[in-house]
Amino acid sequence: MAALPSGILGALDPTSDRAVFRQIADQIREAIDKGRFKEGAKLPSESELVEHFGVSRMTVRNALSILQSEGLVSSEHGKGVFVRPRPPVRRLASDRFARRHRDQGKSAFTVEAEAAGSKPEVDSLEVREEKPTPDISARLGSARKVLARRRRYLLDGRPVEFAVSYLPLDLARGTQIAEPNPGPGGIYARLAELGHRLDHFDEEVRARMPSPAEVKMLRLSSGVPVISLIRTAYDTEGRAVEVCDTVMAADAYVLAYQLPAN
Amino acid sequence: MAALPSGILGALDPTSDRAVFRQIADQIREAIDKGRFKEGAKLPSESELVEHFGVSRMTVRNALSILQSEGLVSSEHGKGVFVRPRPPVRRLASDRFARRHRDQGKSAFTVEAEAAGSKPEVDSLEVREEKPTPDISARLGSARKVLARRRRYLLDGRPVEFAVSYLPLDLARGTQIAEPNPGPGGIYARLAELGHRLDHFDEEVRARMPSPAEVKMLRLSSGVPVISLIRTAYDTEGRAVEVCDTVMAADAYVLAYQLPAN
DNA sequence: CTTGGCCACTCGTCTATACGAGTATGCCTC
DNA sequence: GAGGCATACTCGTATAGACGAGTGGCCAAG
Repeated sequence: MAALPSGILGALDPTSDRAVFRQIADQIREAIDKGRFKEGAKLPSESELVEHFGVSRMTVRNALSILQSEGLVSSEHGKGVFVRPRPPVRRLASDRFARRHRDQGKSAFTVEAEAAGSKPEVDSLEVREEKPTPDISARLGSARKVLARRRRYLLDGRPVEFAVSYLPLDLARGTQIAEPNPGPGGIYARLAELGHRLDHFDEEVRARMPSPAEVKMLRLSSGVPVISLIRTAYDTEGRAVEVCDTVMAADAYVLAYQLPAN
Repeated sequence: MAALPSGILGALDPTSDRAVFRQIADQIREAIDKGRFKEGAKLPSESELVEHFGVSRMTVRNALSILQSEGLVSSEHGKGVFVRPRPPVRRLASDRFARRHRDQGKSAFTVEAEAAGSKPEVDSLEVREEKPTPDISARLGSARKVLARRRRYLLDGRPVEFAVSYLPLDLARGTQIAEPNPGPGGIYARLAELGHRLDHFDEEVRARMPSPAEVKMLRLSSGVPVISLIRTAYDTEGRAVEVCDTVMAADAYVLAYQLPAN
């Protein structure tokens, strides 16, 4: 069975002290890097690799699991193992919350996505009052209760981002901010109407591997990290009026910042 | 013989259709999250887990490899499997290249690290002329040849960051920028002396899993992503005078940006 | 032509076993 | 006491086999 995968893959070096499964992973990685397997292409099946390299199946699976954890390939039950295609990335410019972008009726996400030719969706919208974690509370100037707005963003049906905004309850309660649809211009426009003119944002960027819940929520394939972005919005009085905690699929985003040099 | 690990870990649910090795990973993950295993603590050995859960060793190893790829634990040959301690993170402020930080003799990295009480080192310094990749060339206004300055940064002996600066060769050749030690204030001070007053920086932030070379270079344990930061520096004429390509161990960094809201 | 089922192929899970290699400990010898 | 060795533990690597489950194509029955 199993026609040989042809000369795309090299041979093992028995004299090397590098573990066999690592050598196999190296071979396949190199073949992918050099374009001998293209994006989305199917790798030889496990049994073909077993035959080609003359090792046991677990050894081959071990090799493949390395590549999977590197985010290079992903396996599909019943079909095969495929070179992971790079999805188009969404570029987040640092000025996307500038006032001039805020007059139209649509959210920044919607406008940007449509400009890029993708179909945006917002999902699992949930607004409720909560007791904040100590961290969120501290960022909001020791707020005791907050309004939490949760939502998930999708691009062409693929979930790419999950965000929770926290606002001090005394500020948001009873306003349109507490409604699922905060109205044209989003919550920043409403904050402005309430007399909170925005002054600046602080953003903290981290990267890490996702929790199982995040894997599920963002349908992440293995080997894809997440970017965690925590943004705090301050008004001209210096009060923190919103903290937004965002988790993004790292393979879907590039964050772009412009910084003055002085 | 392995004494039982005590009641820290629960039991499996044979009726569940969740794979046994996932259930074991869930149990251990939960125990870590709830603090029943503390940072740096040793988990029960594989053979103890085999006994506790009544499964084969491969199943236990499978479970542990999940936790490892999540960055939760790391194994040490001959010793055991340990809850991965969170190293202290270095905070990169968006004003770290502001002119006012540039007058002393030391580099930004050194000053910051010493202020935080860590011992900074710079390593594998290498300066040479190169033909740039198409991407770098494009960022530098189609430069045909560039000066590349490579270096690795360590904190208390741990490598945390690897950076390459590219400068157009016509600008840097023969200046102190082409020397291993660029002098007080670093290359930005030298650029200023050459009449290139810095105007602003563009930064692009990405996150992904490291390549094997990066794992080696940054001594990354598995399950730790990298942050890739590409910074382009522009002078007041609008010319790109430097591109800096940085790869950081994601568990060692928080990037902080401050953005105006107008 | 359509439908249903069989079958061949894929990867997923699990067992049992074996040996190698790194680490720590304690004992024994010098 | 110091050094070195034996040993018992740890995880690392690899084999061989078994069965389960998802996918898709072929073919025969309707």
